[in-house]
Amino acid sequence: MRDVAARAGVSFKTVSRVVTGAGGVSVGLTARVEAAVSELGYRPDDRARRLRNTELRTNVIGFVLVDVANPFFSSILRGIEEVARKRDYLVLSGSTDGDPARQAQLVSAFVARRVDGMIVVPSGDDLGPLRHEIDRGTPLVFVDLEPEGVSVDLLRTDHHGGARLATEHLLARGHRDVAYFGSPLDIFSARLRLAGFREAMHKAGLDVLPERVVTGMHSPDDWQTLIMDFLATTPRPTAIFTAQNFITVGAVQALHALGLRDRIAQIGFDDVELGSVVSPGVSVVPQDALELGRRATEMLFDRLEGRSIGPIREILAATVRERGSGEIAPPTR
Amino acid sequence: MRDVAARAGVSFKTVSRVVTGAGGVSVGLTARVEAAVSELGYRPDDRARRLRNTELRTNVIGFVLVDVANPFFSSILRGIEEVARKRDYLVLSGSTDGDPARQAQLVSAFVARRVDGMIVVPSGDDLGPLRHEIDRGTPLVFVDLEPEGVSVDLLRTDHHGGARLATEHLLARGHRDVAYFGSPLDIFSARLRLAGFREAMHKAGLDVLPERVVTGMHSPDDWQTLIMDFLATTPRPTAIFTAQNFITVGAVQALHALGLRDRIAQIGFDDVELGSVVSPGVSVVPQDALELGRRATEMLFDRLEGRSIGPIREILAATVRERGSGEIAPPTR
DNA sequence: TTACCAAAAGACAACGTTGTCAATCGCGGA
DNA sequence: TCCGCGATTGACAACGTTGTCTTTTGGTAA
Repeated sequence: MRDVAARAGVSFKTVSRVVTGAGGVSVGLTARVEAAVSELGYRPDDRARRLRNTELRTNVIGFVLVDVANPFFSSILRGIEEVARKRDYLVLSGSTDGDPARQAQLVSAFVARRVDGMIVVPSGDDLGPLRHEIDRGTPLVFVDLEPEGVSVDLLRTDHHGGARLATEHLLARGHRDVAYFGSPLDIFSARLRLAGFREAMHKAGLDVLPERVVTGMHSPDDWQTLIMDFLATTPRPTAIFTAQNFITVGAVQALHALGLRDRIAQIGFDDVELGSVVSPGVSVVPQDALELGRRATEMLFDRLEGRSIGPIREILAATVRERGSGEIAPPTR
Repeated sequence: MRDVAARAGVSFKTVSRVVTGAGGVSVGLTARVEAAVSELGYRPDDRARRLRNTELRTNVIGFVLVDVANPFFSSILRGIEEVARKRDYLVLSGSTDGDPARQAQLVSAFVARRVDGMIVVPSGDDLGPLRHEIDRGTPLVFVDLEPEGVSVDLLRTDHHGGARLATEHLLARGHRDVAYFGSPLDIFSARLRLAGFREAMHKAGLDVLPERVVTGMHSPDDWQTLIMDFLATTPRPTAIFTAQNFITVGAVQALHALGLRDRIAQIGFDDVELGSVVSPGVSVVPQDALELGRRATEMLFDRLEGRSIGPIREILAATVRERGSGEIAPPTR
């Protein structure tokens, strides 16, 4: 700015007035300053601008998620972006891969850069530096986690109910031996989904044997081999519930590879891209990730702009989308 | 920081020394300051810190892309994140939806926030404010676009060659009537892919009729209905080339819905999630998006840290991945 | 011509940090 | 007891902006 002022032969305050469009600068000087600005390629430094006026926000929100490469999360990000953009906000995002240490790093980095608020899909139970931010009243929306003992805005799908519905869907077709494949249990939603599965089984008077519950964090390809190995063991379950989108994909691949796609029923949590095209279609309990992102961001701005009072807690219902795989009946022997 | 200093009964400079770990502070004071820091929940303000020391970078890179909800781009983002994280960088990202005006906004917002560098998947030919940044030497890596008349780092897949290969793949099976479905031609890579398609057709002595080339920016569902409508017109092509992942998904859905999946050959550009599971498998020319992101970021850091001299230009070869749909022969009449 | 007034331009401080240099402290040796 | 020295600590300026207040300019009415 000093360089521009020198070149235009004015004080730097005048340059400030011109670039902010504050007015009160004569036409002649305005033109001189603008010429100097474009000659020097000057761009005001937003950080300094916002530093001066503490009430001015950074217009950046942080999004902590598990993995951007997962279409579920990238759709949430897209929803966040859409709403943020309307208010001239940018989005910083980072993947934790479910690692609480990484989450702590990300949150600290976001706070150090003074994001105006954060949307967090938490990993693990350890809130870490988030606890500080909650206490301090930083605008914060949790997506998917039910934090214990803290009052904070929350938005999530009804994992428990959705998983229960999915399981009941299979049981209603007569299945008695259902295997569960899910994410590691340090992920909150994974616990809820497993709990929903267990509840449905117990209500039907069925025990859940330990070897019928498989959890782990893997890529679709890993899940494929893992499930193929699993199905090589006898006795096979007559139906499987795959409680996350990558797992669903891996399972579809496994069932197709083994030629079992028409013999073992499958239902998944989260929708998958070509779920309606494979044969049979993949029955799922879908989540509307885009909407999850949009809504979370609206909640965040409500908080930021002081519109919400107590903590808001929104839980979106989930229903089964039938496509074929979940409606396969057990073998009549 | 002043509050902390007051609480600990020291000057704010001493607080600075403690929080930066600069040393030279006695044990007693260090303890007092640390106590005050945690009592007040103080976090240093990175912006002010970096403002003071101009040589200090913001440790933020910007990523301008077309649409994060598209798995191709979100995988690039994931690759960027991985490499950035190793160097303690954060990533600001934004979707343009192919709109040059939106791209200009994003670039300006990134520059105003003083990102240390940008990775850009450009929309349209108008570089807009990017031109300024190129002139000024801002570290910049273009992914997918071949900017004309500017010297800048570039990384992309060989769209032209890949599209040519895909088309030749169909022609080698005896197809003579191939339809092309692609993204709008203001997207650089879309032009290259169409050109590759044309070249292969011309080499084989075939004309490309205008009605055999369909372009547009749509969701998979829109592409499905569009392609279903297209195929309702006679004469039908014997093969189709879907030059982008969403289009491929829509086309697979359309072919399945019309019962034509075994009669019309299809090959796509970009891989699709369940491409190996549908029947027939979807033959594609895949791009390794994760690697594209990683490599682009490495190029950016090379530039940032002054390791590269002239502009680097890397073009990744593309090959056909056969899965069935691209190997369907034309009807023998 | 002069006084007056609004508009335009500038001077200065401040935002939250850190680098630089000066001031203070405590302790050992003369 | 006093000096000198290294180790601590503090005062001040600066990073690039904008808010506030003051000064200057130019024009108008008496």
